[in-house]
Amino acid sequence: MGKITIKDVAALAGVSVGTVSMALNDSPKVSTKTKKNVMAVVQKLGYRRDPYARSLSLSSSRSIGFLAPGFRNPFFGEVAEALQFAVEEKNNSLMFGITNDSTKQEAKLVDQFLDRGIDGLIIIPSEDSNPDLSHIRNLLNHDFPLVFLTGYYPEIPFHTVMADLADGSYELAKGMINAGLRNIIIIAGNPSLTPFRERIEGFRRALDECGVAFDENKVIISDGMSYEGGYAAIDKVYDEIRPDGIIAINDVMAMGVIGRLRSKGIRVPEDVSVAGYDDISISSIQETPLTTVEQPIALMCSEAVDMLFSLIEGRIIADGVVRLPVSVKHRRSAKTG
Amino acid sequence: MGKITIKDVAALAGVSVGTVSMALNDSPKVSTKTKKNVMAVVQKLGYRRDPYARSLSLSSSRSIGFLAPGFRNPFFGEVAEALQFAVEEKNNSLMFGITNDSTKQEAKLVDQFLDRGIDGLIIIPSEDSNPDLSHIRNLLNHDFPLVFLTGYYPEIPFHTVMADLADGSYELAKGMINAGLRNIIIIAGNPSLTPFRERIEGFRRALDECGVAFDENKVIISDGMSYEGGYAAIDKVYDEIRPDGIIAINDVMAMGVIGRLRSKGIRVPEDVSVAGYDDISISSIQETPLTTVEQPIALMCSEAVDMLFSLIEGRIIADGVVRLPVSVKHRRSAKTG
DNA sequence: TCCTCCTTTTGAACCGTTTCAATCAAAATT
DNA sequence: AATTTTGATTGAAACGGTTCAAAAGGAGGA
Repeated sequence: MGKITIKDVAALAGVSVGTVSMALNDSPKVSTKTKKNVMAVVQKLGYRRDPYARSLSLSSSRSIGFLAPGFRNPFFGEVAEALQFAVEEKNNSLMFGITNDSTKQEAKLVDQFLDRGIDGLIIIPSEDSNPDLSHIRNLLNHDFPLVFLTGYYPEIPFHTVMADLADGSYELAKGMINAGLRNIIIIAGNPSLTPFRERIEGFRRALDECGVAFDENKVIISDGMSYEGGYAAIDKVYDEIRPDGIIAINDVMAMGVIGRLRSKGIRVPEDVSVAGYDDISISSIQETPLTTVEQPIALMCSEAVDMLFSLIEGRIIADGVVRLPVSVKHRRSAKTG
Repeated sequence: MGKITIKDVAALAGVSVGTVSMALNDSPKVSTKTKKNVMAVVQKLGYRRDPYARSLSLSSSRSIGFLAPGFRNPFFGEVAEALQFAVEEKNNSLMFGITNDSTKQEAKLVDQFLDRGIDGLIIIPSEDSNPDLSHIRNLLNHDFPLVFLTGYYPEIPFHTVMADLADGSYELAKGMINAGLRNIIIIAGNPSLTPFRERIEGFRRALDECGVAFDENKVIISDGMSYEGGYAAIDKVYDEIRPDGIIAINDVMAMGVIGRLRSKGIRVPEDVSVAGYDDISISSIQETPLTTVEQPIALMCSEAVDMLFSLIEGRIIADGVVRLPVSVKHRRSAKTG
């Protein structure tokens, strides 16, 4: 037997197709009696509305896209999980794609998602040192509902939800200074990318405020935001600078830093304080629990989803960046006064 | 101006709607000249096919669903990433949902996905101690394309791709025995769930083969497969059993085991060898790098996707479980001979 | 020039919903 | 009893593609 359609239901229930449709949508125009009747037939036939026909009529798929750099950094996995919950709350589904920190790949996935009929899109910006953002501009030109999460592309500071990153490194640095450290460095990526820029800003503000000299070579630019990146950064600068405090741009990188220091026989935190960023779940369970900055993931995600749905539903929203408060987790890897 | 449809393209190109459709699909029935012409108009108008109308006609959304317990265990994040790549290869998109190890939540998400018109579904089974599998049976009854990944529900050993889990713990245990350990335990979850059962089997086989007595209380049943679960398991049994080797069911749990042992002043691996399972990326970069079993994630995922597409395309496939080889990573946390 | 065959194009049916103006029936009002 | 109002239902158009039998066009052969 062929597929069961709304026609079959209508026929068996002895009403018109239109009525069945309205009954299924619980429209007040249909009498309770008819609704019951229709529902009974639906049950009996095991009928299920065809999502494609429905989408065509409603021009909505009730699904949204999500683009992240990848899950090698568990932080993004935690974000994905929180985001899925937030989306599910709204009875929508989440498609995801991995950009690998390449805007080219990002553009490809955007195109693919558009071919799937997503209603909106949430993007964690790629840390691409040579970004091509034409696809983003294109979306924006068409008023496609788009929200950035955890950061934004420098030229495009619209509809973004992120943590107050500057605040996190400010507190971290201040804590280290209070603990008597004076030669603190920060390991970041390409400072033209906002998440890095903001963290560096906070770091600088703390030094300035405390009268500790800030200069350019306290900012170490690493190209990989990974364990290996942290490892390599130490090899590159430790012997020369001999820092007593190190702030890494994320937890995985901080672990790389600690790993390399230990293997050189340098003690953490006795000789050098190390702090990370993100508070991924394994950070607290390291042998030397990591001092780090917690981003309010669940809150960020629900905020981003709310923002996205405002855009989808055409409600007017002020452009701009919503910043949510971070909270510093003082643990063993760093001395903070 | 309204939405650009295929009609607009047809009008401007001076051909029929049918021809435009065929041109877009690169059908051999359309002349090269016409194709070029149509494409030019498409370009000019910035036309894009409506995915909903297309899906309705083709009865396919070119997207598939993926259900995982969650991303707290980074292993699942790595699987999600690999799966996304495998699916993208086929020019499809991936929807994902988090089951939280609850078959009830799993059922809810399956229902939601069905309402989105997915073409097929890949599920990592939930470790639900009291599973309700009616939704799975329902899918199977309707011949809905469904593939299980990393394990399967005991009553439903169909279309599954997983690693040869027994083999991993077999080798792990054998290695420990060869290193002279004799009092080895394994920490698992509910043994009615296949992934646990298989790992226990391999463990047992190794003991049997080497003439080391196996008995029930060498299998510790923990209820959380988390860091905390590993921690608690040590509190529960260490003092009584005094094992010299411990195999945990996954890496995160193994880290919990190590964390608790260390805090009790017990040295790893000098006093106790500890091994994990999965080889998540942070395992190799722990202060004591973890001996563990690598699952061939990329291979499993591409295999699962191939299997799923066979089902979707109606190719006939033998039922059953495909097992892929694991490889043991001998690192510092365990003595293996 | 006429006929045949092959390639291209057309046009309408179809996919399965939603929506809404028009109709119908029953209840309320005069 | 006739008229108006209210409430429930109908039927057809719309959504925007794909597909395929039939028609048209063009090339080649007799």
